[in-house]
Amino acid sequence: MPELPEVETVRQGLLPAMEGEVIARLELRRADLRWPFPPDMAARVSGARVMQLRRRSKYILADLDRGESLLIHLGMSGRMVISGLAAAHVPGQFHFEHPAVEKHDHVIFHMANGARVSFNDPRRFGAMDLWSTDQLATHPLLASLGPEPLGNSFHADLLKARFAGRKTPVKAALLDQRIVAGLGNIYVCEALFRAGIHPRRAAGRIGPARIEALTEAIRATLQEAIAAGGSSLRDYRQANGELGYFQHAFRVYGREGAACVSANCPETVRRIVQSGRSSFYCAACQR
DNA sequence: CTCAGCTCCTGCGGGC
DNA sequence: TGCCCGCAGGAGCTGA
Repeated sequence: MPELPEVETVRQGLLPAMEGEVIARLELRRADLRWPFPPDMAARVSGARVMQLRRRSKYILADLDRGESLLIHLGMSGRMVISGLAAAHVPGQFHFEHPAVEKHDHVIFHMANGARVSFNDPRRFGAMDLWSTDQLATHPLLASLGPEPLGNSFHADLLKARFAGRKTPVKAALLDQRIVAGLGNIYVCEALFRAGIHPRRAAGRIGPARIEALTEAIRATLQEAIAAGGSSLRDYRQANGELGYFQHAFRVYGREGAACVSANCPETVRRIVQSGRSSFYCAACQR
């Protein structure tokens, strides 16, 4: 599912179609996703130029030239499909012809440059909102987010402080977007495996050296996934509409019963359920 | 404050 | 072939 690396990949895929470009018309094919769209969203966006396309955690932020920013969250099953961008722009990457509007195409960006960007989201856990660019940090969905795991403010001391005294399993703590932003179920499992930490271990009972290792594991896991073009599950596609996006190999996620990838480890990957979600781990490598 | 559990939604795969 | 059920999960919400 779209976690930080997938959202970053989508953002990068959208750049040629959207950044610096004018949204000639925003077409809303329903009135809400997870929440109702803000009043007059189509009118407030139509005709605006996207000055910058940024990412914060799992949110894509489009700063418009009218003082407002569009927030986009892909939820679980949201994807962006680009068509109609001049082939010369990015050779061979995009459908040139506009395909028929598909089921679950809820929002369509008709770009002045001829491109069409469709937001397709079967499960409708996604969201869109408009907010003053100057006040973006106060947006309810952004205000309490923790640091970007790939940014300078994310380091072992911060994680130590936020884990201190907490009895909650480290798995749940890392999924808590207030502690660190952008991780989801897949990359938490992967980072814990890399760091050799059991998903059930209490967050407050991880030693300093192991927190250091966890910090590095989180960074490495995310960086590799971004480099690989993000990774995802079956109903997800790259921003350019191409399939074949989910080639990324996970070490534990989704590998229940398969051999642990560590050299000479005799264990098989196990699956447990923590707060309703699957955790995959190796009982020998993770303590 | 912390934490576990529930909820939204649809598509898919397994079992019969 | 069709139906039912469980599962996938981001993140807000509720209640203990």
